[in-house]
Amino acid sequence: MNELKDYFNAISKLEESTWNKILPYFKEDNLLKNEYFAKENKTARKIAFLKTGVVRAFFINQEGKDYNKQFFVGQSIIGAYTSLLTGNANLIAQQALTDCVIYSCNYTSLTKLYDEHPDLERFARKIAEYYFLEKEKKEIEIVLLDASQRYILFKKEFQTLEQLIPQFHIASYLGISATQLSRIRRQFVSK
Amino acid sequence: MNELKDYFNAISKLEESTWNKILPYFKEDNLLKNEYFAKENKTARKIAFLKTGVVRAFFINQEGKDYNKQFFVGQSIIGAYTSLLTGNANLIAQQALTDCVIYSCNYTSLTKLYDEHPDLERFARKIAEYYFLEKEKKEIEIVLLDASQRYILFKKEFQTLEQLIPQFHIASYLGISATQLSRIRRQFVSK
DNA sequence: TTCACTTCTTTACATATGTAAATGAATTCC
DNA sequence: GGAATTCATTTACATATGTAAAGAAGTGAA
Repeated sequence: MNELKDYFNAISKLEESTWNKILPYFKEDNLLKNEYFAKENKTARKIAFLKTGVVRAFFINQEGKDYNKQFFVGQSIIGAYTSLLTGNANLIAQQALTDCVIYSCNYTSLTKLYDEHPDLERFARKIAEYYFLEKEKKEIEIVLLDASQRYILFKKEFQTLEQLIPQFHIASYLGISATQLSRIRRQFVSK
Repeated sequence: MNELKDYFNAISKLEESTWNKILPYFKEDNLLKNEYFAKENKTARKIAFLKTGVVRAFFINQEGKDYNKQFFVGQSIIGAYTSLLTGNANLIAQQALTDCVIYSCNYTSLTKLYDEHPDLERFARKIAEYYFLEKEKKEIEIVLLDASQRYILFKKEFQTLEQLIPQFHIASYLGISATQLSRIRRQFVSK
């Protein structure tokens, strides 16, 4: 669990007494390719540290088409955050795109400790703020950049990912059709 | 300042000792129509409680076109949140669309109190979480709904606003041109 | 090796929406 | 009250991008 500890401490340092409380809650687990970590229409209960592998967050419109909202690669935190915060049914599923290793934990086990461990609540604040920043960044990108520019950005941000997952998932992430992504890629090749 | 106190306490109750510390930081102020609360390319320093009036958050692309990201109406909290959190220059300006009354406060004066007042840090966590939820809600709406549906939603969410501000601001908020909004409005009239 | 399946690219076509410009309506200002 | 300004609507046109379908290429399994 050292990766988890280092990753969390880098966000906001937790005291050893806090670690002693929370570490036992985390259980190592595997997600097989295509397996779901968070399902649609269920209330989410778990949060996890993604040690290795790729997970996508996506949702589905009325016609059954899915939209990739986010990719999680390598070390990061996964979990249906909105559902965890509100207790409402989850709209945004999270699915493994490769085999993954995770350390999974019940979310309310952590929130119950906020009163006694302000450092953990501080951690939660930083996470929320960070998530907000990420979202605003993406919001601006979508308006300010066209699909080709966003594709370039995607390649920079997720260097390894283009080889690991199908193009149509990337197209969905960029908010365009696979056809359109193919057109964009052709332009780059010919240049 | 009672409105401020009630508004804040409804988000996350603060102790009287905390209120005694923070209330003196807030100063009543006015924003005239078209005046800026947060400017582009400056580091934001202030947060404020918007008591009355309408404020828009927007950004500008390379061609000088502006995009309305958000409207704040009546009682709400304003401030260039991303800039406050990161200390980076602000990308998203905030401008009064009507005359406003605000209670304004230096942001770091508050963050400095987190150590001694965990209830204030809890408040900050709730705010960040709430902002995140709002953003995710809008993110889903943009993908799942077309412009007409988003227009209906806008009217529900901001009942009074349609009369108060020009249509082109609403179009910009919906992510469409004023021409397109006009076409959509025509459809509703003819039905 | 061969078959089946998945993925990517390409083509043809339809269409939603943007831009630019003109007109008309409403509002503001002196 | 008249002029100037701002705003909304409409028209004509261009174009980016989606959909659907077909074919090519690659991959994996038996």
